[in-house]
Amino acid sequence: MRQSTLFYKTKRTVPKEIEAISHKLLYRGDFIDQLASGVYTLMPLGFLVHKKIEEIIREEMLKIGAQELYMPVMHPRYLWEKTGRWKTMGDTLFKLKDRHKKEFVLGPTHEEVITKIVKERISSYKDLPLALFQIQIKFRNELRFTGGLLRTREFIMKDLYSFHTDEKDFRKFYDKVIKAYLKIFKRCGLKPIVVEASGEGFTQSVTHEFQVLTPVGEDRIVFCPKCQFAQNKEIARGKEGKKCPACKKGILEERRGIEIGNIFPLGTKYSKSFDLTFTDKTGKKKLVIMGCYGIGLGRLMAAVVEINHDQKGIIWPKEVAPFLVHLVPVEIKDKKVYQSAEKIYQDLKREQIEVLYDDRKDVLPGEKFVESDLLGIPLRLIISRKNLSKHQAEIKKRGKEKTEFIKLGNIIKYIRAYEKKA
RNA sequence: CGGAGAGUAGUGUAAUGGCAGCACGAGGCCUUUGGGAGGCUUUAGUCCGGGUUCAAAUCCCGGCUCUCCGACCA
Repeated sequence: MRQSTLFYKTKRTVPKEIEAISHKLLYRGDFIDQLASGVYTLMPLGFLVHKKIEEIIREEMLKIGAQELYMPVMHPRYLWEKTGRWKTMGDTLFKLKDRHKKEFVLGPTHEEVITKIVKERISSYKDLPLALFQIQIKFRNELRFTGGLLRTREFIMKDLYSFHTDEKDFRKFYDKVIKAYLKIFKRCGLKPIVVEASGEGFTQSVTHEFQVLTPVGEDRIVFCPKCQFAQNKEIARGKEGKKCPACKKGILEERRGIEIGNIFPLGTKYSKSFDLTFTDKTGKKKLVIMGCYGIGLGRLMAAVVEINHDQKGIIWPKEVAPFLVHLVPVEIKDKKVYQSAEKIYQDLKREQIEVLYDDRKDVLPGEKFVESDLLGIPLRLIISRKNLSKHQAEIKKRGKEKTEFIKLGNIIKYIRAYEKKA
């Protein structure tokens, strides 16, 4: 992509009410645009990152055998009456009426819809287990929205639902999801801790949250630095300062975290409401055991920035970066510089390397570098007269001080090697 | 939803009942090309509605919006 044609506009200043670092940097880099409180546009740069995250999640979901589908945003009222959540979720639901006065909910989650779908298609233990997911928009009319993408009222979420014959099979899958989640987050440059939390109306049993520890986090967690034991403060009342119950060594500390994902054992709550049953080997009818598993993509994106940045801007982990390479020629008005920059750009494109090419002619090097730091593309490839006279280019990894010089002929090789490195 | 605060140009601010001003930004032209450069120039604002007044950014009433804390949540 040529930077001269990329639709973006970085900003030098930030309105004083923006506080969260991720919000500041995503705003300044023009990754997002605010439309209303808790409602954001993903600008072209932001959408590139969002799509990277989406693809990572999709890959890992498919790997554990889940199948992707796409459910509607509009849900008829009767489905939500069936589970009682039309009332219990109350004002969290965005409700609307069609011209015939039929009522609908803008889906905040899809247990109702998925259970309805699955009920009409399974009947035997032979149909189970089953795992279905979607990556789709959710609407939640929460009480408050803050921190840019950290909490919005309209957000894209990956929601996975699983269906099992018994508790043991469910647990097996549940553990598989935990591993898949950790892999997803790792690929996004995050190392969340797995925190025990209460089910909150969804379920009686303990659930698990994936929390990224950071001071800006909204959730309070009691955490053992020795063994990583962690509980959400809702269930760990008054345990901070005491000995860790798991390893008996560490002293529990209170930390703040951003919840980037959670997993719920649903038990038979929804299968009961919809009479979702199967016949087992002995011909007996039984309720299906369910689980649900969510990741908020925008929040995940914000969390990535909260963890991966410095004074100058974002440092995107390579798998979620909008581009892998930022090709920055300085003195681009010099014919030689221009020609080799153009050639390198074409070479990289031919190799399908994602490259942002700063082909702007009237921008000073300093401004190019400052903007490049802000946008946070992992590899910066600098072309200049000085370097060209030695038949080399300069490479700088975002977030590292060191610069390396490589021969022009070795650029592709270098990038390929970098791509592969874990 | 409870509490707190704020709305003047894209951003930050000034004008306390009497000419809406400044800085940065943004746009244009020229110069400049290794860390947001310089010169010239252009642009843009009192959140909305009502009221008081000779006169309202300023006072009063109503609305809308945004931010923060609590609560809720991916």
